[in-house]
Amino acid sequence: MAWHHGLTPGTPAYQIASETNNRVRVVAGPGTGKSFAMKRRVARLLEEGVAPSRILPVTFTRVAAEDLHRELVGMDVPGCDELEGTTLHRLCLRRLSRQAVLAATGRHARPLNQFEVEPMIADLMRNGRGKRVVRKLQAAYEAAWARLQQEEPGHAVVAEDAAFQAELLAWLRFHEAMLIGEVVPLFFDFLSANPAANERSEYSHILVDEYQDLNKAEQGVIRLLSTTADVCIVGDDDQSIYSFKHAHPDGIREWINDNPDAADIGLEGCRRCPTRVVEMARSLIAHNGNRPERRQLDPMPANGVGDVRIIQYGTLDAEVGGVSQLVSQFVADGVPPGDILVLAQSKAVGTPIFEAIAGAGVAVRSEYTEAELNSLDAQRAFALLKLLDDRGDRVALRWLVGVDSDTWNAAGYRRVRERCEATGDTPWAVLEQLRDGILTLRYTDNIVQAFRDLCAELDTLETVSDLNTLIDGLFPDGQAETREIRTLSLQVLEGNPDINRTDFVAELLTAVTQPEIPTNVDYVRIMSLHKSKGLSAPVTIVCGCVEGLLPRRPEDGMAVQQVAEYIEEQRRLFYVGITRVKAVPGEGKSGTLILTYAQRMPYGDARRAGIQPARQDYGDAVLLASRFINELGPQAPEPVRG
DNA sequence: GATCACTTGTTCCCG
DNA sequence: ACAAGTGATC
Repeated sequence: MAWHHGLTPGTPAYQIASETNNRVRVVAGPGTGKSFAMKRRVARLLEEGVAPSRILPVTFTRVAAEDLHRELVGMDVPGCDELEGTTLHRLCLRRLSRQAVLAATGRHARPLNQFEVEPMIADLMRNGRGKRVVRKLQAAYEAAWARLQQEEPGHAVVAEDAAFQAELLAWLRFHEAMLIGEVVPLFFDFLSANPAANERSEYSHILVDEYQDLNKAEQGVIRLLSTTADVCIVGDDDQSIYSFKHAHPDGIREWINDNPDAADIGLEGCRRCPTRVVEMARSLIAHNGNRPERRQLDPMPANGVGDVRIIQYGTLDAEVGGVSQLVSQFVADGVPPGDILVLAQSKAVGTPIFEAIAGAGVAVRSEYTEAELNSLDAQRAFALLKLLDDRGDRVALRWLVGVDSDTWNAAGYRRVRERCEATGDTPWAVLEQLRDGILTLRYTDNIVQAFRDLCAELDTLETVSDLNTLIDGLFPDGQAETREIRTLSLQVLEGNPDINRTDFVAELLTAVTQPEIPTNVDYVRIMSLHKSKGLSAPVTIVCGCVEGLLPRRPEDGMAVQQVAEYIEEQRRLFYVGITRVKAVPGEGKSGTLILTYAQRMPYGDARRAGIQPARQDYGDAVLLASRFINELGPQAPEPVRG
């Protein structure tokens, strides 16, 4: 199929696909077909004979990368199988693993999992620093990198912070690892310091989707990769919701100032949503004051008006029951469960709704239920697997010799590490010497005992040769804590039965750390508004639309300006949420959007969910309807009592 | 003197 | 879940 199949010349979508300006920006609202047009642009490049290895399509998630690939395969585009569609994080990690890059940076491309950070924190809790302080300092270190503050003139580091950073860096170097937040910035630094590196000119065409969610470091990598490449960025500042990873809507807004000769293309027609939802979304987003003037999102009359309801319940319990009942009714009326998306901004709302829907016998999955590696047993098994594969994995070793101690055996480990640094031995070697009595160090009894147990476990696992048995040993059938990771392991194995152990560990790691939210499912999905990005569903229910949750309460101590920006981002989040609803008139799906909220909930639950209730009544917090409900404009239906 | 395991008072979770 | 304080142990 040709790249322009179904595209009309002269339309913006056609222009996006065909534009030959070496800089293209597309800013367009939800459901306007940005990603679709970008896919067609990739198809055109491939059909024109650009080598797949010279094209870099950057997507926000792995699922989006697979979507792109599927689309190109479906169009039978030449060379689409060699196309390396990827997320920026994965690209940087792969590049950092290259031998030459490794030599230049002196850092190992071994990112720390969330749970592997724990012993690092314990090791850094010295010199009067508690756990909270260490976490805060670590966050500040990663934030500075993400914002490329080292590039900002006049940026100074406080002495205590500098001391901490030196210790942190020493820990990471000793353990041959890096923080997840360092991956992109380190690659940026490499590119920046090595203008002659091959990595700078590897691509002739770079295409970036969801550009508004890139932070400074990520934008910097794109910039440095694009000196000799054509660049096409696609996004929507109104959907910028990732300030917690330091992305800012100004990134895509100001890109045009740095690239004044770029082609700047917009798409206005919202092909996804029913017209009433489009009107409401327009009204809502117009309340953002810091928003530059731009063309509005246009409703497409062919989509129909849609079914929109706003329901207030007396209590959270009633809201939970009401939503569960609505879902059951939809399913009974023949709506496929996979067509229903429930969005909730808090676990306190999402989890009871999940339980109620599951209790009603409807297939449902919650993104709030614990992830694969949340249980200690799963973490332990995972660390063992890593160490089994590579005895030189210092992070896994550090984790395993500390996990059974409240203090992570930090004191004993410090003696071990000091010894390593004095002699040049590896931690494994020093622990072996201690175990065999060749060496004695004070305060290492606990850690050596842990090491002894660990060796015994590894020896047992080492006798197992096939992966199925290994999985049974690590994640036993029927053990609740490791059920998720067992399922995932078996999936990995099923997809690739002849895989070797090293590749299996790598695949499992990817599956665990970058979980996918599949697009085609046969169950009701419950998730946060953030996770719903990139998804759409004929029935979308946004729950818990109350002040304190949506918008979430700004943190204490925020300046007036910061609060204003925070509320604007929360508004964008709601905007993203309500525009998930999809009308498919051809299939008789008109598109249903339901917004719900409760008048009261138990005071303690409210506090835990982050709400600071204005009023309290007999142990209940009195909740206020989200301010955003009133901002949906005259097209919004009257809220009704549930 | 440093470290560990155990207690008893504050604080804070989100993506 | 964390900080801070206690006596017992290395």
